Amino acid sequence: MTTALDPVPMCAALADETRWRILELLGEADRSASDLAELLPVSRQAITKHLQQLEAVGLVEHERVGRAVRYRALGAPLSQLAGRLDTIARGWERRLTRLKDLAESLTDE
Amino acid sequence: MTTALDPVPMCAALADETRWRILELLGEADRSASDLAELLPVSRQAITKHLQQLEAVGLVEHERVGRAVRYRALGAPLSQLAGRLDTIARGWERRLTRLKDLAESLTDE
DNA sequence: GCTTTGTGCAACTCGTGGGTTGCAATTCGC
DNA sequence: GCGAATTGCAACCCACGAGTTGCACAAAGC
Repeated sequence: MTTALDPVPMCAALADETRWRILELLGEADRSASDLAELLPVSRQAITKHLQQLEAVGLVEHERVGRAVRYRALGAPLSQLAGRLDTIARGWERRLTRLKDLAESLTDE
Repeated sequence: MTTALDPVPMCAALADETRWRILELLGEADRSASDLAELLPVSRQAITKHLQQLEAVGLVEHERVGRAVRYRALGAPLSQLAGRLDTIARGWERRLTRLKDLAESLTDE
């Protein structure tokens, strides 16, 4: 099993506009922090911090190529999070439909 | 169509441990802010703020019952978010498998 | 070897978000 | 109608996160 990790850290990583922009760009192609800094209106150091956060929750991985460090977006952990969220959501919804059905069975008869 | 809302605000709402505790409790039963304050180690006012945030992104709805205000967790918007995240994730993963296949086709032959 | 290009690390500012307390307003029980 | 319970609103504290600048370090290019 995959240790059912806490959704909070990954959600926190996904709760920032700049990091989504980064992820979007890394979903298209591998890029370095410097590349990203040219494409986005923030400093390279800010980008680096974001990349570290993204990597800490597994949404990104890096590969050293000479003096450059290339990053890429990883879909698997995001899919895993999506699965967990959907499971939770269905649990809540199941309860609501149960309540609704109960209410109807009381008024119908 | 359902206007493909921005995932950032909802992820931000989900990026807090206390809000998850609240959601968990509201997934079990309808409860008021006061009820939640008794079950969690934070003040009622803090709970109220969290509930407002959760409601602002559609994860929760409220219903006035006399002097009490009861809240409940809504699964549908969370499922919708999960769907969006999974779609994005699959996009990234598709690109990675394409690259891997390409690399193999270059080394195999 | 020396310059250039790219990365890593540290200190600092600033805004916002989670939390608190205090008090006014509303509604139920009797 | 009055007291008790709940909710609503406002001001305030504090920590953390996003961003910056500055400088040291490493690896190519010529």
